[in-house]
Amino acid sequence: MARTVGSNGARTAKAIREAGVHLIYKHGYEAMSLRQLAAEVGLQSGSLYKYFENKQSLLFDIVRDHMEDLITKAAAAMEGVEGPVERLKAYVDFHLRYHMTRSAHVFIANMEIRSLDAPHRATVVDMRRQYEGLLEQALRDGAAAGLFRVPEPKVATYAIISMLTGICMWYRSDGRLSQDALVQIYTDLVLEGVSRPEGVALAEAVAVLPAGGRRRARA
Amino acid sequence: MARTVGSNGARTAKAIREAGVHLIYKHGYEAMSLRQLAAEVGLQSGSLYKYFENKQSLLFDIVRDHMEDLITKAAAAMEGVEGPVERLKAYVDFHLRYHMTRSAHVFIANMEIRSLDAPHRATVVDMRRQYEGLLEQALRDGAAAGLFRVPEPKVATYAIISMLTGICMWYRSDGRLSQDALVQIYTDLVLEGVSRPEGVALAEAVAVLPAGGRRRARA
DNA sequence: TCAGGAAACAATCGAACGTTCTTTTTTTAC
DNA sequence: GTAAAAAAAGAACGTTCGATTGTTTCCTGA
Repeated sequence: MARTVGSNGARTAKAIREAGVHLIYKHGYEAMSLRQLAAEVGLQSGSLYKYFENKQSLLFDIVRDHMEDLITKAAAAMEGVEGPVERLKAYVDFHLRYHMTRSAHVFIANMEIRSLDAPHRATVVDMRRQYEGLLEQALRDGAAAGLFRVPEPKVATYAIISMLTGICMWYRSDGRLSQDALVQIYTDLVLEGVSRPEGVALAEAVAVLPAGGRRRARA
Repeated sequence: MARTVGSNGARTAKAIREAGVHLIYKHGYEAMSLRQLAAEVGLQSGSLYKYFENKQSLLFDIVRDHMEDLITKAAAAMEGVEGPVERLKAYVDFHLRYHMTRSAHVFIANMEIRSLDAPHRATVVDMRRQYEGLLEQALRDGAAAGLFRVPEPKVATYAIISMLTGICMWYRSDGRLSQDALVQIYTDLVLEGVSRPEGVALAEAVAVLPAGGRRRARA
C-alpha cells in the first residue's frame, strides 16, 4: 500500500500533534518512540517525517504553541481589568481554569524543557518569563499601592504559580468540586496570603489601630 | 581486566546510587542509559547488575528510600510540637529546607512515578499519602480549633505542598536570599493564607472589635 | 598460604531506536 | 482523461538499548 483512501494532510497533521501531546504526557518525550506515535495515528514511522523535521522539533512546536496560547490568553483575561487586586484575581482565575483543562500541555511545557536543545530551551524560558511577568507586575503594583504585603515579588510569583499549577496533578472534571468552587478556594488562599494585614496604607494603620488588632481588610 | 585494584562493593553501591540520582534528575529515568550510569562510576554496564536486579528496581529503590526519609524526618520535625499553628509552621519549615537541599531526589520522586510499574507505583503513592496526611491533619486540627479557615483541607494540602515544593525548581544555595529568609516568606504566605481572619474564636472577635478592624491575630 | 567469595570485564543477544530513501497509491487540477 | 502533486507504505541504515553469561582478577579469613 501507499497513499491510503481518504487520507488528508491537514487532518493527519492534527492527529499527530494530539497523539504526540498525549504520548509525551503519558510517557515523557524521550520515552515516547516515533513508532508508538505512528501507530497511534495509523501510519508507519517513516511517514511522520512528512509532518515534522525531526522528533525534537515536534516537541518544540508543541511547547512553543502552548506557551504562545498561554501568554496571549492570560493577557487577554487581564486586559482592561483595573486595579492590582482584580488583576491578580483575573490571573488566578485564568491560570486555574486553563490548567484544569490543559493539563497535558502544561505538564509537557513544564517538564520537558530539559529535553529541548539549547536554542529551543532559551526561547521557551523567555516565554515563561513573560508569562510570570504578568503576575509579578500585578503583585508589585499591589504592593506599591499598599494593598499587598509582598516583600519578594519574584518569590511570591514562583510560589503562587507553583501552587496554582499543582492543580493539574490531581484535578478531574468529574471530581467532587466544580471548577468554580476550586477557583474560589484558591483565590482566597492567594489573596489572603498576599494581602496587607491592614488593607490600607501602612502608616495609617499603625497610627489608628491598637497593637493587637492591626490586621487585614479583605480586598 | 576483571576485578580492579582497590574495588569495594559498598563504595561502588553508593557511587551507583548517587550517579543514578544525578542522571535521572538530569535526563529522566527512561532517557538515562545504563551505559551512561556505568561510565559515570567507572564500570562496564554489565557489572551494574551485581548491584541491582534491573533498571526498574534501581528507580524504585531511589524513590522508596527518599519517601521513607521524607516521612520519617517530617514526623520527627513535628514530634512534640503542640498546637496546629506550630505544627503547620514546623511542617512548612521542614518541607522547605528539605526540598532546598534535596531537589534531585524530590524531582525524581515526583516526576518518575509514572515510570514505575504498577505495584511499585502503588507503594509510592501510598507513602505520598502518608506524607500529605501530616499536613492535612494539622490543617484539620487548626480548623476544628477555630484557628484556620480551611473549607477543603485536601485541596489546601495539595495547594500548600505544591507551592512549597516549587522552590526546588529555582532555589540555588548561592542565591540572594538565605534559607531562613525564604522559610520566613513562605511561612507568612501559608499562614496568612489559611488563618481565620479573626485569629481568635469567631464570636469573641465579632463582639470585641470594631467592624473595620476585625481581623487576624498572628499565630 | 591458599581456597573461596567478591568484584568487574568482555563479549554478546535480540529488540528497538531515529532517520532516510524509494516506491506505490490516491487525489487534484487542468 | 491524464499528468502532477500529495500521502503514505515499506525497507533499510547504523546505533544503542537493557540484559545475560562466562571468565578473570582481587581480596580476605582461617
